[in-house]
Amino acid sequence: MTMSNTGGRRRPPTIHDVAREAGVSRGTVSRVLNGGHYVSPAAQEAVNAAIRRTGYVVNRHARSLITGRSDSIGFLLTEPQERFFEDPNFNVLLRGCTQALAQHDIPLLLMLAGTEDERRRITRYITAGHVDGVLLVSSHSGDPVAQELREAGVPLVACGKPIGLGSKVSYVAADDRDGARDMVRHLLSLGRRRIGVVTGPLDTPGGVERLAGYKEVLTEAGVEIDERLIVSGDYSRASGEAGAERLLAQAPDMDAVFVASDLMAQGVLTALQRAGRRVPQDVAVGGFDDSPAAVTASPELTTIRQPWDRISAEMVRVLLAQIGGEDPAAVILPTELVKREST
Amino acid sequence: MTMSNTGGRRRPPTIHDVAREAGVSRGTVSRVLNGGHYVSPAAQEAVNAAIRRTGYVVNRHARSLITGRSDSIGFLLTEPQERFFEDPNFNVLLRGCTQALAQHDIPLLLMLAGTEDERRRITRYITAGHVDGVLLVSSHSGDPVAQELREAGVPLVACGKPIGLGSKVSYVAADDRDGARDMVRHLLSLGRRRIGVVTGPLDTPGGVERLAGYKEVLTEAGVEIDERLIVSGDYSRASGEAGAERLLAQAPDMDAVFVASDLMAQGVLTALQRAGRRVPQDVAVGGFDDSPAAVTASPELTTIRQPWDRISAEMVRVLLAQIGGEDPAAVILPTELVKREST
DNA sequence: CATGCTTCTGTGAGCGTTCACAGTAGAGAA
DNA sequence: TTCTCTACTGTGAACGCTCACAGAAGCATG
Repeated sequence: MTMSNTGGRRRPPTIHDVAREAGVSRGTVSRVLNGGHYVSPAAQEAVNAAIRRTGYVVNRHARSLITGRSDSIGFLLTEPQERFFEDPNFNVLLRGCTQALAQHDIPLLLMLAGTEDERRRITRYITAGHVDGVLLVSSHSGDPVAQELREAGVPLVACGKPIGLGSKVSYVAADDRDGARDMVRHLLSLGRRRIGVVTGPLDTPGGVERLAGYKEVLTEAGVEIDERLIVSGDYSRASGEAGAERLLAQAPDMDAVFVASDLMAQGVLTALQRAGRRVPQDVAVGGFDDSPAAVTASPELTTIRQPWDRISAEMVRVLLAQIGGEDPAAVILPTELVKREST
Repeated sequence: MTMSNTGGRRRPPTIHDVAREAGVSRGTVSRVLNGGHYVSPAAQEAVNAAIRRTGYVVNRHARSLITGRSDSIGFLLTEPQERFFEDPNFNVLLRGCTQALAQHDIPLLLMLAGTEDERRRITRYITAGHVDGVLLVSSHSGDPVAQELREAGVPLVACGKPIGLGSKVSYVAADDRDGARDMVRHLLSLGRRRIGVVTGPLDTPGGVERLAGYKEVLTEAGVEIDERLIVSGDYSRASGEAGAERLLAQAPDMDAVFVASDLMAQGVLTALQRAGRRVPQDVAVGGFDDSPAAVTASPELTTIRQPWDRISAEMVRVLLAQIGGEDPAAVILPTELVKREST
């Protein structure tokens, strides 16, 4: 029966209560709380016991008030929210970041900046120091929010390479180019030579890189690049369908397609089947993302898996390092070829 | 050119700076910040101008330290995270809550309590007063976390009716029973009489209610309840497939199925097509949820839409009311029948 | 003229921490 | 002995805000 517990209900114990309980001063308790340097083993032990007995939990507001740190970080999603929220990978990313941060006992604030108003409010919120750093998921290259945050000196890690921003912004991305290379090499290994491609939007790094990987491998293999085999889409299912139709019209002898996203690949499958081409016998199809759609498609889609779990872990690691004073860093993670029925 | 800006870089303006700038006292600025009661229009104006000029943003830590409120709320997901994260409705819910809270300038903390460890940590975090209230998404009925939080007096709103908890816990749910009734009535209106059902798990309110609605409508319509037409699933696609096979075996004359989730309904479609039954000519199929899968299914699925956007908005409203001192409340929202090709 | 009421304003205290600093004790070196 | 150094401990500030209170001013009422 400790005094501090039997007395008044309600108000949680403070560092003062713990100090009294342990027979030491506030300072000593604080030192134990923050790493325990310059604390005698006896005091250490007494404080820990007192903490356990009182059920003390540090008041983060009081701490933040004086340290200036908030010990929380923001997960910022800018622009077209629907698209990200519909993307199953986004969930993995969000969950991964939350869990990685939880291990450091850091809460994650979810921030959605869809409208101009929200953008302003959130930028203000962040620059006011309410979070120590930001995990940024932005479709836009050269996002104005990112720009502002960078200028305000807020530690920032982007998911995917942000183009348009200065080089001094951290990011973690999958190796799009290498993933594309793997897929095209795989298609070549099946004996296909007339390989089409439906690219992503060419104003995004992903779109550009995947196309680059495609071209590189063909060139290395001595296969001529035929512009009639290249069409671009916008990652939507419909654009995949349209793209495949254009390819069939421009290059009827096509025997494989590398599609820069699984969603588009689904559209491609639809278009091919409608045109009477069998997959994979007549035309092999390779996707990108390894989204859940890849397995529900028929035939099941061969695709490139992006390591979303690792991406989230790395984003958190890099961000925390940056908050700790390290320089911005870029991390590129390897992708993986997942073979299924469509090739 | 204000003094406060030209001087030292870095440190953000405080309420003191604003007071000096506006020629009033801290107290007056504080009053303006908190509703502006008992403030003369002149002072009001001066303070607002000063705030704008200095770019002042309130320091929430200092405020929280004294008010005891944190002005932030938690979005708590307990137990099997994967399932929720894969459910597209979950995204709508999360997004809706975030946005609704943003309108009140309240940040949302994402909290995932998957493991026992995380559970403990998060419960501690919450009961330490780091959030003012919790939006709970729990699959489990009688969730231990919910129980603990309730006992600690933390304002709480659950998504879906929690069973096992006392009646004094707030929740917001779709009207499962009424949704089921609508669907079965719809099937009846098509002239179907041998209507099967694949229920959800019968230890969840949703599962129970949807089955109850089914039975009610049939009874009202004078159609006999045939136990051979009732099988239960677990919301998974596979269980839908298995359920349909069982139904076909037990009641080959079945001319319609009400399936308690879209995912299961997809399985049902697969099984029916494999058995050579045409949908909707031979067997009409009705789902539940209106998930994106409903439109990608072929034929497109007639289903019951749950008003997730409204659910999230109501959850936030009820929670804020409860934080403001109101009593717990239960809100049941109407569903909507969405007719597509499968009926 | 005192009294009360309402509206408005400034002031000190204090929320629970951390931080800088001062101070103590003990060990070892001069 | 005295001095220095290290390991440890306690004590006042702050941090930036809100709250309670005291008071001032204006106006109507007794």
